Amino acid sequence: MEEKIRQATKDALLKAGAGDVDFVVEWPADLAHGDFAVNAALAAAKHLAKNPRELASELAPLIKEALGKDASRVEVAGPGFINITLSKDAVREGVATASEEDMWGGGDANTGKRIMVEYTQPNPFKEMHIGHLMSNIIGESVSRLIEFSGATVSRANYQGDVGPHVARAIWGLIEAGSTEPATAAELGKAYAHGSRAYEESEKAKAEIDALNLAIYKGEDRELMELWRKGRAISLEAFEVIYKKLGTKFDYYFFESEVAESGTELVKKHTPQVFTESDGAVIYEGEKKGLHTLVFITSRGTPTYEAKELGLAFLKEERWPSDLSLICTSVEQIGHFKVVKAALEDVAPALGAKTLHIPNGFLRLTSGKMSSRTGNVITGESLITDVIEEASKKNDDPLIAEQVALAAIKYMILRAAPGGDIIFDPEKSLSLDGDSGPYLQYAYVRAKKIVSYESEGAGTEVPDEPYVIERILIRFPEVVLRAERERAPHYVTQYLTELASAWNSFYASEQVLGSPEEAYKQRVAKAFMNTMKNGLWLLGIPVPEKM
RNA sequence: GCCUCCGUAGCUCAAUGGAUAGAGCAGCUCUCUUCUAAGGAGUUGAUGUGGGUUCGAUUCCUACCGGAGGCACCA
Repeated sequence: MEEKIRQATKDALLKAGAGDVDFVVEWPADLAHGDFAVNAALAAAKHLAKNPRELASELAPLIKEALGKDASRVEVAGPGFINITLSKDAVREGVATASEEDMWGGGDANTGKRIMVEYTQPNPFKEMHIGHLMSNIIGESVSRLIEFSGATVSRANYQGDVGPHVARAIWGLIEAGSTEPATAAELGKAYAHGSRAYEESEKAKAEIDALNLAIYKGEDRELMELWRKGRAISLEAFEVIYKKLGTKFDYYFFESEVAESGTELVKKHTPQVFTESDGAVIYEGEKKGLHTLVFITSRGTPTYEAKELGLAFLKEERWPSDLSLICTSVEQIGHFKVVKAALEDVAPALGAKTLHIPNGFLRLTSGKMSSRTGNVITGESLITDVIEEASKKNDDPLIAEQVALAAIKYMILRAAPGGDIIFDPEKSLSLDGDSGPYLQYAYVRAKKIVSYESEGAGTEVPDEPYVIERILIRFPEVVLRAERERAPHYVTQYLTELASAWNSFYASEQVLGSPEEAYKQRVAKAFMNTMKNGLWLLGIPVPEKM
């Protein structure tokens, strides 16, 4: 519909002699202003040296004629907006589609494309903290948005099983005499211990650095045995959380797999792309206004940057794609720019299609989180705590978990990606008002109504569409924008508005037994279907009842 | 010091250069004999400061104030 209006406006502008002008088709803040608003007259008035309202008055009839039976009113308002109100039939047609088509809201903007999305990236030997939940929740939603637009998506996870943090944890284990680590918490403790020692003791620092090197080499059998055990425990613990969060990865990549290829890649392109400096191999990003960063350390170990290069090639080898997205925290923006620049020098096509989607931090009101000092909220403990809260109102443990996940995911997906989320563990998170459970609750209420199939339902049709109907039909355009901008919060905001409209409708209109029962049932069904698809896009589970 | 991002109501967040800056929480008023009150109706309350561009600025430019992040051997 938006496209139709855009075209009609374009044609009208041509007829009015305004030529090609940039304008927007938008939704007025207030439905009383109509379903769509066009600012074409405001935009074009200057070129034509005309009063915007006057020009709008010329355009309005032309647009109305072009839209035919789709529009019931096309009016000039305010400083020169052209407000368009859809006809009853146009609205009802949209609602009918919403109630009948399972994939309602999906599109074909990316049909035929293969897109890999990498997210979560926890580090084995460290516990998964709530920061990883950010990447997971946003990455999963972005993946679903892309999938819903017709693409084939491959979900990838990249886990850091080698490197200094691993050496610290292993050192901590050895120090504690723990040759048979059993839990992820034990590893977390060992990591914290090793980290403190690394900073406080020269001796420990030297030992850890040596361990790091030894793990890269992988020749010490006893050491590697401990490494394998610790790694397996971590990965197993991660799987439990992925499952709870609703993510199923297609590919797992490990730093240990790309360390060597990354190193080789850098060496192969030195000195063409990289340069040697103080025994290390660096990329001189400063020449391009970026940071100059080390790719291979003077000890010969690859850094994050070098491994990232190896990873890009490995991904392409395992699953060739048209686009490769990487969701990580904002603090890596600078580093990622350097990696991308280096990748573009080494393999232009690969570099061009690799994009970074930064996500903000989850900040605690109770001071900064640090896995080195042990001041962390693990992903698992957060989920457990919220489930406990949700259990107060839900006897069924499955539903309590669904509600808890909705609350957590909503908290993260309601805000524009890239910004920090402030989280107060004391106040916990909201289960009412703007919240995940609010959306689920609205859905469940509609489901109840739809489940009744009364004989001889009233077949009267109301004079005007309900507000909820006019909001319902916007869903596909919201999804389109969210996918285009890779910003799930547009969906979250929309679903909240939709649920609010539904709840108002629910409070003011009786459905069952009313003269318009059949009509209202269809509205309820359309709402359910829209909410179901919308929640899926956010990765929020849809409960059967609450 | 250099670079990037941010600053909206008491709090947490929205707002493709547009109309009266929207929500929720907290506060205050109402509202369950009706399909689930995790709900609904109402109410109080905000664009860090100064300039500029524009018919129109929370949005763009600029200076300042305040905060966060990055800036070679961590990821």
